[in-house]
Amino acid sequence: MAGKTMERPDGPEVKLDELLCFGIYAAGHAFNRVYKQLLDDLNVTYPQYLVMVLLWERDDQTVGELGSRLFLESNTLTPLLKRLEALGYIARRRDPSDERQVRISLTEAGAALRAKAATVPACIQAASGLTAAQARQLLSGVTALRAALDSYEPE
Amino acid sequence: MAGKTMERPDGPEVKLDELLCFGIYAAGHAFNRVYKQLLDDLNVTYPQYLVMVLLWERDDQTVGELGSRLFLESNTLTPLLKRLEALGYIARRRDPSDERQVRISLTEAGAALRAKAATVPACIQAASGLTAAQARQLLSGVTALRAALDSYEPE
DNA sequence: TGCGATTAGATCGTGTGCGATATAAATTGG
DNA sequence: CCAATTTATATCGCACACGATCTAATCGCA
Repeated sequence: MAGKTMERPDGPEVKLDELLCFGIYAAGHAFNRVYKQLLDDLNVTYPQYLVMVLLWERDDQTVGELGSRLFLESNTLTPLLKRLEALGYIARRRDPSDERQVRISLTEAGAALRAKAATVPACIQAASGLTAAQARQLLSGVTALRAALDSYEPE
Repeated sequence: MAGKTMERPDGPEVKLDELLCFGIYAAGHAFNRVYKQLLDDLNVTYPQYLVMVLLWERDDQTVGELGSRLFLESNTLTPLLKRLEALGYIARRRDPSDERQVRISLTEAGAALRAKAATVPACIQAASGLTAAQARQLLSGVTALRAALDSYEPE
């Protein structure tokens, strides 16, 4: 018998610091704050940087393609992309073969930004305090977690 | 020689799916989406839920105490707390012994909410697809990461 | 062929996060 | 004891996220 004896005013005793969700949430903010310092030079925010990373990987993608990689919808991406366009880093134009789609492509300034951003990954790695192997392992854990959460449907 | 031969248009070849920051970022959003379904019944958002968790841990804390636990400042917390107050879950009043501080306490409805939220942790655990041990291990990794990022200052 | 259904983006409203700044209360050093 | 500084919170502006809804273009199929 025994085990956890009555200490249950109402629900299970949830402790903030034992919640994985909070660890992820707080780590996300911490990353954002470090990135902000590094990205201020480039005049882009962290989500904008992620879009640029995708375009540096492969130029000329639709809003939907970018969204499926980032797990974001057009309601988030459209304004963000308009800001990148206003900054002169990308161009947005309707695909002539399917006018529903908007294709995003790098401008010259957007392509050139890649060089200026070249030092960012090393700074982030240093700030993370992790070896490449540790980072890979943690990434594999959070990626599996994300996949499980994404596929969760209550019944 | 060789090794990585020239494949360097400009910077290091950053791939979105190899970025730990992005894994964390996306996992955070995924958590948020799962929580949203569970918390809609309670009429609170995920950050509001975190505040409630802290108050269920210990009632009557100042804005600053809550902020230091959540790594948030008053510019984020003040409006959030006002919404919780408008919902009737908390009360905000100035500390008579130091009028600069605002003490946050649970109302009866706020204390009662704990029972309604009792099923949330188990749902989240199920959605995460992780055993308790796996979750603990991942949490320890992201917590160390957050600590490293928090202490990073590019001189 | 034509019309209803689907698809791709855009728009709107709400709620965070956070930098910058404001305000008011407490503390401190001369 | 009081002016200068520090501390606690609030306010403002901007940029995400995301649910809900809208519009326009394409598709499916009778």
